[in-house]
Parts: sequence; C-alpha cells; structure tokens
Amino acid sequence: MVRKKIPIKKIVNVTARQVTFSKRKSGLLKKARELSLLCDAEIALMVFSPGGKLFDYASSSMQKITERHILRSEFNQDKLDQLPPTEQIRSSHAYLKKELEDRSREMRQLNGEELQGLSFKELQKLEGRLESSLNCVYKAKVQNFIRDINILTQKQNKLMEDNRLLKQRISSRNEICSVQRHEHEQEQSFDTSLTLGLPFPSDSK
Amino acid sequence: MVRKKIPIKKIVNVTARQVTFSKRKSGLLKKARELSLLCDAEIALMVFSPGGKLFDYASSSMQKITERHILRSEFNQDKLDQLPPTEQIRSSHAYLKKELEDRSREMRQLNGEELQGLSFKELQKLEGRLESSLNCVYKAKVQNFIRDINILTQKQNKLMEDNRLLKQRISSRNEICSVQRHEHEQEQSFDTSLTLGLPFPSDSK
DNA sequence: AACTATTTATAAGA
DNA sequence: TTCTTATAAATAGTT
Repeated sequence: MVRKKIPIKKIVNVTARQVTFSKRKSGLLKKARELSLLCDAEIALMVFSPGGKLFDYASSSMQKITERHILRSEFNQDKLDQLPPTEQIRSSHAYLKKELEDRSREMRQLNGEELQGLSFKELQKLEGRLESSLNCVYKAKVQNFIRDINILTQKQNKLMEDNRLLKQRISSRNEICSVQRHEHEQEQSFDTSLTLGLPFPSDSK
Repeated sequence: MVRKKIPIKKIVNVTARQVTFSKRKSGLLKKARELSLLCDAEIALMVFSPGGKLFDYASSSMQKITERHILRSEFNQDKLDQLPPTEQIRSSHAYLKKELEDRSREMRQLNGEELQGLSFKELQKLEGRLESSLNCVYKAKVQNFIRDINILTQKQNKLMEDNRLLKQRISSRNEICSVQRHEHEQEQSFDTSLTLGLPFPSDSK
C-alpha cells in the first residue's frame, strides 16, 4: 500500500511475502492492542505464519476469550441461558482439554508413575483399585478360557457326530473297517476329557 | 492518529469511544483479512465490544485455529517443529475428542471394565501392566513409610537431646530427681528401637 | 455517514 | 533483518 499499491491477493515472491508478513503482522498486533486499550474491548488475535510459527495477542487471557467466543458462537443466546452454569463450562474447549489432562494424570498414576506426591491414604486407594482391576482381568481370562473351551467342545462334538455318521455309512458297506474306526473314536474322546481337566487349556490337540 | 494525535489509553467520552471502536474494529478486521490473503497466513480474530457484542474473523475455521493455538501453546516450539506434518493435522477438535475417548476406554479397561472384547494376549498384557503398577504402588508406600519413620526418628532424637540437656540442668541442682529422669529416658530408648526394628528402618537411632 | 487534515502503515529499495 | 522514504491507508475531529 505504498510506493506502489499492491493487489490484495497472495504474494507469489517468497521473500517479499515473508517481509510483508512480518511488517503487517506487527501492524495488526499493534492495532489490536490499541483498539483494546482505547475502547476497553476484549480482543484475541492468533496469527500463524505459512511456516507454522505462531504470533498472538490477547487483551486478557486467551483461554477466557476463546471460551467466551465458543459460548457465543455455538449456541444461540436463548439456548445458553437455559443451560445450568456447569453445562456452560462443559461446552467449552477448555473443558475438553482439562478432561484430557486429568485423565492423562490419572492414567499415569494407574501406570505407577508420579506416585511421589500421593499420601498414604491415596496410595492405599490406588492399590485397592489396581488389585480390583487385576481381579477383573483374572476373571476375564477365565471367561476367555471357558468360552474357548466351549467353542472347542462344540466343534469337537460336531466332528464326533460327523465321524459317527461317516462310520455308519462306511460300516453299511464294509464290516471290517467299522471296528477300526470305532477304536479311533474312543481315543479322541479320552483326549478331550484330559484337555478339559487342565487348569488353563487353550485350543486342543 | 489524525486531525490530532490521540494518546493510546481508554477514551473517556462514551460516544467518541463507540465511534472509534466501530472505525478501528473495521480497520482491524480488514487488516486481518488482507494479511491472511497476502501471506497465506492462518488468522483468527475475536473482538468483543464493551457492550459484549462479538465481531470476529477467521481465515479458515475458528475452531480449527483456536485448537491449533491451544495445542501450540501446550507444547514448546522445539517439540512441535520436530513433529512431522501429519502430526500437525492432529491439532483438530476431532483429534482432541478421539484422544479423550481412547484414554477413557483405556482407563475403563485399567479399571477392570469392558474386558469382554479383549483377546487372551491383550488380557495378558493388561495383567502385566496392572501388576507392574501395583508393584510401583507398593514401592511408593515403602518410600512413604521410610520418610515418615525418618521424620519421627529425627523428632525423637531431638526430644531425647532436649531431655538430656534438661536433666543435666536439673541434676546440677537436685541429686534425687536425676535418678528418676534417668529411668524415664531408658523407657524412651526402648520404644525407639522397637520402631526402628520394623522391616523398613531408616538412618539411625 | 461523509469529509478531510493528519497520522500511520507500509512497499520498495538500500 | 532493519532502515529509509515515498506514498497509500487509516482515522480523529468535524459537519
């Protein structure tokens, strides 16, 4: 806007663009500060350079202003007035952020980190919680095994039934083979009962 | 900045302030738009008038920019520069939400809930993690005990020393009392050694 | 809102 | 980047 007026569209020359960015960014920040001061306005300004660098200004706290903005823009005013105050806070991004932070810390403690600051009582509580969780995991493992065994047993029963039918068909044509097949079936049954008797069997033999 | 230069401080005259706010606000928004266009910068600007009215501008989406800002202010610059571009994309609301969901689920599993869907391998892993955490909690409790015992021991040592000095002063005036105090001291010493005899002693008696 | 006299911002050059 | 400077843009006070 000086020695020569420039059109307001992307400056193609990279260095020229960088220079202009630097200058105008400063000017913009200055204007924002001035407006805030002169007129007692609450102002937040965020500028990311093409390179990803951040420059910002907030007349008070950036978080406060962005929250105010979110509340203002997401809901219409009526809707917002209907919400209880706690819900208003929830609707803000800060709430989401805080939740994540809290949960991260809690998880670190559940992972056994950051335990230095905890009191004996808190440690006892954490211990009880972990033991209870471990117990649930043990139970889940047992359920897991039981489910696997049931599935295997069902499969086996089906196979045994199939075998039986096949043998019937064969025996109706060949008397000698029938006896051999019968012996084989008995072996399988014996193995199955052994598998089910183990403390933690998995998927058969 | 014109007919007469004005100082950059709150304009007391209300109407003058309103007029200036309106003019400068327009100018600021225009400058923000121009900078964004000219230099391909991502810009968010929020302006609240003293009356609470909102005026804003965002080169892309306000939410996207504010989230980018939040994530940026959480990390230090070095850390973020190290991140690959795909990581920068994560700085969206969806990312934050997803993180929170993932962490919530993980935590529920650490609490022993929602274990039905897990495979045996996953359960084993969770079990190991919980056991390791429990171990950390046990250790933290031990540290807690040791610290408490140290504090108590120090206090006790100080009290014993005080007693000794007091007895000295008394014995120099009264021979009979001296004997009685001596017996009392022995009782204290005995208690102390009992305390320090616990499985986790500290540093002296 | 419009008008201008000035101040400010800034493009180009150094 | 910074400074200089000529000129465009913004705007305080007025109408």
